[in-house]
Amino acid sequence: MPDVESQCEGFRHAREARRNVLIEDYVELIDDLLTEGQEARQVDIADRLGVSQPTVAKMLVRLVAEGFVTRKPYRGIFLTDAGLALAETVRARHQLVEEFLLALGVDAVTARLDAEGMEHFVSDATLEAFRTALKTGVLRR
Amino acid sequence: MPDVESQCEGFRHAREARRNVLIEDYVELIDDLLTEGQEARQVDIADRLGVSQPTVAKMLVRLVAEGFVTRKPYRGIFLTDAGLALAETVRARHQLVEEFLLALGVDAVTARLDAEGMEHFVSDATLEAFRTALKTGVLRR
DNA sequence: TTTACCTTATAGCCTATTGCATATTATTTC
DNA sequence: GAAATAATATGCAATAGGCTATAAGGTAAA
Ligand SMILES: [Mn+2]
Ligand SMILES: [Mn+2]
Ligand SMILES: [Mn+2]
Ligand SMILES: [Mn+2]
Repeated sequence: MPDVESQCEGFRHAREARRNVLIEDYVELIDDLLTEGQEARQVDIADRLGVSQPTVAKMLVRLVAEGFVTRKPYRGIFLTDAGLALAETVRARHQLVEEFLLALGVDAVTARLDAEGMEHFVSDATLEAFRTALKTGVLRR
Repeated sequence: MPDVESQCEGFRHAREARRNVLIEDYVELIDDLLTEGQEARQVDIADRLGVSQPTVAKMLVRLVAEGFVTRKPYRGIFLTDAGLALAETVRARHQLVEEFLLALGVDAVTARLDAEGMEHFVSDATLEAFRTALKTGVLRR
């Protein structure tokens, strides 16, 4: 077993990351919806996430409070500069994680499912290792 | 963007996995403590997880309710057969994820931190892909 | 055996995430 | 412009996961 401090640090780190999971998923999704259809409404977000509309409404209050989105009443949700920046970072990370799994030989459905969860816990350093492995082609089979 | 059903399934899957994160970490940790020192007390668990003792007490109620642990008053926590089985599965998965990151060239500290979060979202299929990549040595640098 | 220490239990409070049911408000359509 | 439809807001409730402070119960040393 690792020493108490190291292990404790690991658990704290993971708990911290868990607090950002929803924010990251929402912001990425909103950006996708805006890019694809010019609008992101609560009902669409709810459908995509598989939660109820009131659940989305509540989370949007938090996203506004944290400065990631703005809202035009009955006109949908929009990203602030901070929101857009976060969306781009998060999407790039998500895509890289999924691509990496695919390159490893994981089937497409599993890669999609696993990436949706894993992405939030992959650090920049690990992401860089994924990128390198993809680039050098060592994973091709 | 993926179709609504697929994306929704991914988010649901990840939410489901999130509900097991704590259970998995607790059971793995309790097993480690029992193996190493013959006892797992609330205070030790709390120290290792970086949470308070009352927080552990509350979670233990849940772990007992879900059939993973039993308790001897003032004598610590013990694993049921189900708890032991879960612990073994979870530990093997955790170790494999961490080993895989290390083999990819990720530094030890980062590998430890990332693995603590990622492990809970890695499916058996992906785990098998990790195992294969490790075995065939394609990741060695 | 009595005190000191260790461990666990409890009470009370908080934030985060989710749900259901229903009301309200805006937009569209006829 | 009124009715139908779509979208959002709100109230109420539940579960999960944290915390601090304090009480209480066991163990073990003196
Ligand atoms: Mn994502
Ligand atoms: Mn995700
Ligand atoms: Mn673990
Ligand atoms: Mn973990």
